[in-house]
Parts: sequence; C-alpha cells; structure tokens
Amino acid sequence: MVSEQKPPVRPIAGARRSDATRAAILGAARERFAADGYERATIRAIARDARIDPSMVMRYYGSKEGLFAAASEFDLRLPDLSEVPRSEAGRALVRHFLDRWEDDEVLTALLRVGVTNAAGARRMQEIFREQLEPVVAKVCPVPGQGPTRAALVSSQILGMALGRFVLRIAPAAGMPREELVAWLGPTVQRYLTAELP
Amino acid sequence: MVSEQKPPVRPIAGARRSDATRAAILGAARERFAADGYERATIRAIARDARIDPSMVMRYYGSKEGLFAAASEFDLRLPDLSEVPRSEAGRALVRHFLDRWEDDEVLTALLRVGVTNAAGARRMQEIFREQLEPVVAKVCPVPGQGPTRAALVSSQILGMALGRFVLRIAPAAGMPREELVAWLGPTVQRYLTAELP
DNA sequence: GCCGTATGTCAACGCTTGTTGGCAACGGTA
DNA sequence: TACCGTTGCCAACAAGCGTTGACATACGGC
Repeated sequence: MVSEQKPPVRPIAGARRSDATRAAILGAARERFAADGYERATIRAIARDARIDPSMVMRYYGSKEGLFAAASEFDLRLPDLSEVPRSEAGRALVRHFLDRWEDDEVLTALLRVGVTNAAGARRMQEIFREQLEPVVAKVCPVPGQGPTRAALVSSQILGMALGRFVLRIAPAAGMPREELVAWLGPTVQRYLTAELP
Repeated sequence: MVSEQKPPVRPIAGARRSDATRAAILGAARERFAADGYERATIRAIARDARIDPSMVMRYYGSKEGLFAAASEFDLRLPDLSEVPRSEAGRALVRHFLDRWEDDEVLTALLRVGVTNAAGARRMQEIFREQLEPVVAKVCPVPGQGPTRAALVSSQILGMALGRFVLRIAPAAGMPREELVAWLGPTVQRYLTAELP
C-alpha cells in the first residue's frame, strides 16, 4: 500500500473554494464539445475559455475522457405523457425536445461527440434508454414494444436535430417551430400509439 | 507569374500508371473516414492501409481536405418515384436508402464527417439539395413545397441512419429491415404527399 | 502566528499530426 | 542509348496535442 487517501475534514457536499473554477471549466467544456466535437475541443482551448491553466483541468477531472463524462451528464426532463391528452402526446414530445435542444447545448455536444467517440455514443444510448424508454412505455398500447417505439421516436427526433442544429439543411434549419411541430407531431404520435406498423 | 502549368502530353482521361495507387488511397480514405470521422482518420493511417507513403496522398490530392473532397463524391442513385405506384413511394424510398447505406460506406463517412467538419456538412447539404429535392418535387402535390418536404424526408432518413449505423441504439440497430420499412414508410409517404401538416 | 492543504502557474515531456523537399528507381520516347 | 517526366520512399519540419511534476501563493483551523 502506498499511502492513505486522506480527504481532509470536508463535510459531504461541502463547498470548495475551487467550485467556481470547476464550474467555469465545465461550462467552457460544454460549449467547446458542442461547437467542435470531441477531438477538436482541446483541453487547452477549454482552459483558455475558462481563463485557467490546462493542468487544472487534469487535476479536477483526471483526463479529457473524465472531463467529457462530467460535462455530458444530462437530464432530458421529459414530461409525464399520461398528464397530456393521449392524442397530444406526439406534439408535446416534439415541442419538449425542441425546447431542450435550444436551451441546453449539452444535447448538441452529445450529438457531435457521439458520432465519432465511443464514450459519447454510449452516453447517448444510455440517455435514450434510461429516460425516453420508460416515458414511452407508459403510453405504449402493447407491453414489451416500449424499446422499439422509443427507438423509432428517437430516430425522428435525432434526425430533426441533426438537420436543424448540426448539418443546417436549409429548410429544416429555418422552418418555424410550430410548422415543424405540425409535421413531426403526428409521426411521433404514430410511433407512440399506433396499433400496427 | 511563377511558372507554367505543364500537364504533359496526356490525352483527356488517359490512363496513368498511378491509377491503381490513387484508387487504393481513395478506397482506404473512404473506409477510414467512415469508421473514424475527419480528425481521427489520419493521412498516415490511410497511407498505411493503402500500403504507400503518406507523401503520395499529398502529391495526388494536395491536402487532407482535397482528399476528403475526392473521397466524398457520391451519387444517391435515387429511383424515379413516378415509376412506382404513388402509394408505394414512401416505402420504396426507405428501402432504397437502406440499400445505399449498407453497400456504400461513403454515406456513413459523410454522416460522421459532416457532424464536425464544415466541408463535410456542406457536402451533405449539396447531396440532399441537388439529388433528393428534384425527386421529391416530382411527387409533391403543391409546387414550391419541394424543399420543405425533402428536408422532412431527410430528417427521418438521417435519423434512422444515425440510430442504426452510427450510434447503434439497440432496437434500431437490430430491427429487421422490413419492420423498419413498415414503420418508416408511411412517415416518408406522408412527408411526400400529404396535403397538409 | 503557524502549518498543512488547496489552488493555481509554469515549463517541459513524449507523441502525433499535416505537410515539404530531396533523392532513387522506373519506363516510355526520341 | 540518352533523356525526362512519373512514381515512390525517406527524413525532416513546425505545430499542436494530452499529460506531468515542480514550484509559488493563499486560505483556514489550531
């Protein structure tokens, strides 16, 4: 044994003097990962944005992988679909995802990183499995079809986000929000509740 | 002016001794771009795969960007939708895209690269605008709605490819082909021909 | 006030990257 | 045979990367 770990007398979840720095790093990291993807979001650039030394990133997050793991935690905050009229579930979901994508860059980061980085892809799988699946299962007519229907919903949602926020395919990027909802809502609704393909 | 370009007496499209090498480079490049994305697909790795020296890549394609431009030319080979029963257009399109994605890695390369690289994103926009839009316009009921409907179709197609071939979201990656067609076909059909959102 | 720890900076490491220029072998043409 | 453009390999370059360890400073409990 080399030496004892001694986390000094720090109460659980106690505030550290370095909390502001940690938060700055995390914020800068999320921005960079969202804008550039995993490889081009360098630790040096993130540190520059956060106005600290690159070595601090290593101290607080261990490695670039560790930093991404911390920066990519995410809660979809999905609404309980049993509280909206059953026929509105599709539209409600589309609206909710548009909101989340627009006000939290972590989703774009996950999309950009997940495409070339294994850890990012795993995180994306987790999020959709652990957060979307249960919500879908509650409105799904046939028990056991939850995973399939969740995958279908995510395919349409992810495709929309890809075209609108990442690839910026012209009409998709500029389409008014409610027009998008009107087109995609029924699709998602069908994936959620239609009896048969 | 520095010096004259002198392409020596080579008839148009004449065969060069280096054609095999050029093809090997292009093949290796497509594989690497598809598997790794732009940044992680290094010129050195591509050269190793093609069993030549990295400097040959530079000679024949000028730069990494030039190599990608050459490796990412792509023809969707879309069928003429006016030759299938109008009610089958959606399913036909989904089947066709599944085929193209499975037997040509360039599409996966475009997806992986387009997400983090501006040139890749531009290529993707081009392909869908120049190749998908005209085909959609022919079956579109309202003239002028072609671009919008093409964007909607591509959102569902790209989302499917992302989940199935890149992120490998479990149920989407393993779903039998015809089950996918049965689910997505009607969606695409609606985007193509439905009168109103 | 003292002391141990937490916070932060600096300089350097080993490695990989895209890219360049020089040089040897080849092959068709005159 | 002599020539010259083509094809290919090699060694090197500057720049950037993630990561490390030594060192200065500030803080907070005693």
